Amino acid sequence: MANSARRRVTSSDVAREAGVSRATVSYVLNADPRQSIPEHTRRRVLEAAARLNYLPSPAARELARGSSDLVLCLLPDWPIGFSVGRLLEHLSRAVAEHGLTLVTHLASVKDGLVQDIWRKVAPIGVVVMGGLSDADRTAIQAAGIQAVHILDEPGTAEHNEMRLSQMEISRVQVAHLAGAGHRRLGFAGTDDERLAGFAQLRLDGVRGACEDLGLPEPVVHPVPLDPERAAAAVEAWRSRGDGEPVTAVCAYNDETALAILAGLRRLGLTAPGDLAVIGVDDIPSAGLADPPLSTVELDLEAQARFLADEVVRAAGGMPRFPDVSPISVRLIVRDSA
Amino acid sequence: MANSARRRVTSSDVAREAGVSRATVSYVLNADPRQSIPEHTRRRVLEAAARLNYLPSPAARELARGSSDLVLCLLPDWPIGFSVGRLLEHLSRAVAEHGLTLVTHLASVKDGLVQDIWRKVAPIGVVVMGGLSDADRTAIQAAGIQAVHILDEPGTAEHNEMRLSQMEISRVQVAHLAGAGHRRLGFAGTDDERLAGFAQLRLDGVRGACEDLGLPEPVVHPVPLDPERAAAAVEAWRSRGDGEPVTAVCAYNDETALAILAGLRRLGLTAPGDLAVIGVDDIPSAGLADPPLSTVELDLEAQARFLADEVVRAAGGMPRFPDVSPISVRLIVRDSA
DNA sequence: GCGAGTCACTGACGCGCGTAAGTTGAGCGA
DNA sequence: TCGCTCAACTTACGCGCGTCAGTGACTCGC
Repeated sequence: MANSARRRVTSSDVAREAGVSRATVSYVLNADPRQSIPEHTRRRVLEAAARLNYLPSPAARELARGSSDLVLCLLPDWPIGFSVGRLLEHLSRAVAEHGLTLVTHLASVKDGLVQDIWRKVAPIGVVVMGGLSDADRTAIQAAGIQAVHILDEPGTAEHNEMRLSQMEISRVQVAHLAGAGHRRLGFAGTDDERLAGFAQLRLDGVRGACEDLGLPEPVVHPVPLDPERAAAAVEAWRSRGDGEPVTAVCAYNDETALAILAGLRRLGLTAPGDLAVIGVDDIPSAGLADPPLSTVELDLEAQARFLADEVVRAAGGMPRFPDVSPISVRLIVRDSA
Repeated sequence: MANSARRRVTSSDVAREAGVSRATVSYVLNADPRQSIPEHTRRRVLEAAARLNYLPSPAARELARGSSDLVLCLLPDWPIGFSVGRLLEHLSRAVAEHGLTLVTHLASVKDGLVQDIWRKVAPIGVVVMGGLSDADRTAIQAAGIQAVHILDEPGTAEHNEMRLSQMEISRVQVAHLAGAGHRRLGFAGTDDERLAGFAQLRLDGVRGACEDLGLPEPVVHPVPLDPERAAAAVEAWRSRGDGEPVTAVCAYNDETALAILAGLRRLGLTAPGDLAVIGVDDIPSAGLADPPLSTVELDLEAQARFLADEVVRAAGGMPRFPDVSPISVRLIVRDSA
């Protein structure tokens, strides 16, 4: 319908249409409280804007104001699963409640594309989901952009906002298994390098929880998402020569737990009788497995809200909360443990 | 380390530091081919920029040039699954190959937040994953932004880039089941409204494929992601009074297929003997199910590349390809069908 | 009737950048 | 020696907006 190559509608056009100055237009559209504008002209401006289908240029606005309304979420190139998606959804909503907009970028670390994102968007804050190189990290800092790091490898990040939640997840897993009488626990990690740091965080939690409860060190095996190779891990756990065999394992996520279940099946065994299994995330497939998977679920909405508050806070130059985050973990007991 | 409230480094700073004019700086940094700049000054500018840690302001650049380097991907609020994540990953890479940057926004339709995104980012093109209201659609068009629609309900979108791929998926499902001797097929839809249009697209494909192969109309039942209720659907398929009972079903995605498997289990039945089941997506859980799920996988990388080409093409004012997309579907035969 | 004080509005500047349109000086042939 | 070309710059404008410092027209109290 409209000529796509036509000049864009600017606030001057609106001003002319409404018979006022450009400044007035700006005051009206931004509802500047320091100006008193009679309803009469206010309406005229608004109507003119609507009539011309005026959309302010974000670039010009940003240039003039000196800051954008964007919050950038940097995602590493791990497989995006159910939880990440849901966290993003909540984060988007939470950020919107602050009058800001969340945009997400998949940062393929190995491609070295992360850096370029700074030349394209100028967010007031960044939420980093992990997987950032040190160079990128310092680049962000150097650009004066406030960043909130989550799920990073322990030790590398200055702030690691969700570490405590991650610990709590493991604690709940272990507590449930211990409550069922298990003493010798296993931990199922991943063979996916991209997820290694993440799994490590969970392992640390399990280690700590075992220690707190006076249980022996958890026995760690990576579990590939393949029935055959998962079966090998299962056998390794069950047939430990030294000391008591492992009777229950904490998987670092539901898919890994599902793989263990598949491994058990391949050996003609079942959970929880032969080996109890508990996952993390409560992905849809968890409740559909055989046996239905017991798991632990994080309150992602609360986490998202917390993260949003943190970025806004940091962007506003306000002090961060200390290294605590709202811990809300739900244990979902089904049949596998 | 650095004072966070300090003035930002501009190209004037670089110019001063390098002892040249601002224009020269711009020419050097943008490698303008129409200017001849001796290596000597080129180096001076580059070094000055590096020394001052200069980052050009995206806003100013965009304002001056009239367009940004961003491509926006609009995601509806459906549960983000494995495939969407992977498609995004490939899309990000494919867009980057055009020198552009992909950012993603979760558009919660019901919150009415979609519109606001235009005030924040000004992409040169948009990839819409579906779930957009008509108002939003026209708003995009009115803003003169080129959009590429995928996975939208048939009939609503002008261009629906992936429709043919979606059809092809269903065709492969049906062909496999028919090849195994099944004649009366079922189709498992969803009870999630957000996914309804999506599932409808698949159903249309299955209908068409059945027709082409001379099979009777598929019998449609929604399958909730809950073993109990999925079992009800299974019983409905198996005990059809009229005509022959359904012996195989196409699920609109893997999770739904997994639910059917769980429903069968609850009834003491198994696939494929009592009811063959085939899914779509090949999510990690599919291979870990009991029995391992047969499924159909789309070549997401090729799709992503196609979509990226389309947006760039559209943004450049070039004609679109006709309503075809590269069809590359892989059948993964495991045990469930 | 007149200065002080609103009210409603406008003019003009600057944000940081790309780039068209000069300007300068060196090199070169006639 | 003079004019001409061309490399190597610089100057200046404009992108669309926010916003400060006015400015003229009106009250209002005395």
